[in-house]
Amino acid sequence: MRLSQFHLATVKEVPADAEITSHRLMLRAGMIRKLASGLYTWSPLGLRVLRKVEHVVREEMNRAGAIEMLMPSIQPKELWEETGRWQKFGGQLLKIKDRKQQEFCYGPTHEEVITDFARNELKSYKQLPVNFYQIQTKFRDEIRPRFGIMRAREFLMKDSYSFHLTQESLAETYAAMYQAYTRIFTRLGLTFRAVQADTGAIGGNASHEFQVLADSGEDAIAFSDGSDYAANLEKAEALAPTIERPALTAALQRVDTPTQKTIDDVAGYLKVSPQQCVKTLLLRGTEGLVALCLRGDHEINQVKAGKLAELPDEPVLASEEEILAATGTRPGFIGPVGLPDSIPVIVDRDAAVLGDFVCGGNADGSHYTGANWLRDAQITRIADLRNVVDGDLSPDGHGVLHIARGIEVGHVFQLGQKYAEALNATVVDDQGKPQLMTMGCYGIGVSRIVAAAIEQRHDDAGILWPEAMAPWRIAVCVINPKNTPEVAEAAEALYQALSQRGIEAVLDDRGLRPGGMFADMELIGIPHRVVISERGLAAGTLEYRARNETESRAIGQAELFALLG
RNA sequence: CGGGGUAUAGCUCAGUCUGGUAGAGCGUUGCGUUUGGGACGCAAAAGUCGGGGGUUCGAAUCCCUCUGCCCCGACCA
Repeated sequence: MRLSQFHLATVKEVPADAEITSHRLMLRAGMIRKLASGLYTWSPLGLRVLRKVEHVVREEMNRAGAIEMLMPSIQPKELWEETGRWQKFGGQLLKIKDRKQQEFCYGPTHEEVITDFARNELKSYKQLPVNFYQIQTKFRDEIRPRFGIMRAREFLMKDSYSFHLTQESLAETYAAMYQAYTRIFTRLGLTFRAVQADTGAIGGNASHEFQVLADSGEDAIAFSDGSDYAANLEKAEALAPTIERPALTAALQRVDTPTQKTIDDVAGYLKVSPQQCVKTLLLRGTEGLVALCLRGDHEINQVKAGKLAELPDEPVLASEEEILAATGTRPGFIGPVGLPDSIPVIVDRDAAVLGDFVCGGNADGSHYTGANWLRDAQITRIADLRNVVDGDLSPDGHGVLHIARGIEVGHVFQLGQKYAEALNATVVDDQGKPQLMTMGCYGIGVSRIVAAAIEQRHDDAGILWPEAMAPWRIAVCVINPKNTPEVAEAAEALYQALSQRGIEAVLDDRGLRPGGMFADMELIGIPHRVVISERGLAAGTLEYRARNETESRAIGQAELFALLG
């Protein structure tokens, strides 16, 4: 590509509210322009990068035996009513009407459409297993789009859906997809982890998220330093402590804490550590209120709480009025001691081994010290309720957990029969009897990968693309071509030679001053650069510099070609 | 959905408190001088100050209202 024939649109200034690096750099490099909240136009430069990601994804999906197809982005309401998700998907579902007032949605995902396709197309177990995929624009009406392309409303996704007669067959394809994803993210030059994920309300047997590690990531993941265990924070199990509950030594004593409502305030006021306190949360259960007790320095894990039989899938805190009615006190002073018998007390594993602890007094402005389980407060059940923290033992028994931030770029999921059942997608088995198909689904956030890569690979000057994602692999910069025809000719010749070898090169023939040219090429992250100038021609060598190096070096043309493989 | 901001030239922003004929930098156009890390000079084009309503002799500025966008929070296969 000759830059004089391209539309490069770098800018120096970027809105003050573009907060994260990838958003700022994508705007500065002119890769994207915002059209409306969560909607972005991909410029020619941005699209080149997006296509590179697509290319790798497509190659590896094909290699893994998946078959590409394309489904409509607009989907009819009726299909979504069959699975119950027209209502259940909630506000993220963008609903639209056509001129006949027929209702549709802009697809946020394609389980309904693919399962409808499958039930019509697949008739025999001999057609299974099969794995269909597409690379398609999706729309989710996010409550709060942010971070540019990272959490946009419209985005590009690769989604695939596999169909099986047996769970074993599903497990095989799942493993193949796991491998394919590993290859994809490795080829894209990303530092990532596959982490165990919660299977959520859908159920299913297994799920992994592929997380690109970056401090700006929205997800927290826990990983072991002594094994390959990794899980997202929602899923990671907090093991039962190995210590026994200490023998009680203190008497239960009520103390005044007139204004101290938070654990930090209470602990500071009473001069004890938060670890010696028990925090009690009252939630709306399926039958009346439920108390959850955690150690003061720990945080509740909502997913784990949602799995308790006493609580709904998505638990919510009780209101102040409900708490007042049930306990006679307000949030901040609730404790397990002296709660009404009707309220089950579910205690986290770590809170359950505390002795002589501090807890709320169930009366405004008071707490207990010297509280002990069994003597002073009953335990209905002990459960894992908390988020793991840095330093916890790994659940697989090897090593210690650490917490990192990640950007979710891929997700593999053993769906099971939920959609096949709702849409009655069956094939006949070898006995001639209809069987529900079992499904897997596998997603990759293609557009999000572009932003994730920048989060991971940038410096003060701009983006450092991995080779596989770079819009061009090498930039040929020409200095003062107008003054010296030989320089222009040499640059043109090198550009032609690179192109003939199939090396994607960009010739910067815009006639800019050197500073502007270098700054642009660094900003847009071209991995290799060669400068052609009078000075270099005289020396008979090429002036080469890699994007991640700070010094140029003189090399011959043969060496350059070898370098670019 | 709750809370807080914000909307002025192509872009990034001043100006609003204290009402009086619209500003800067960058970018763009033309001419000239320049040419190894975002050059300089001269000249020029460019805004219904988000929309509507009101107050006033006079509104970017004050009041009402609508809309867009952003931030924090809750939410997120």
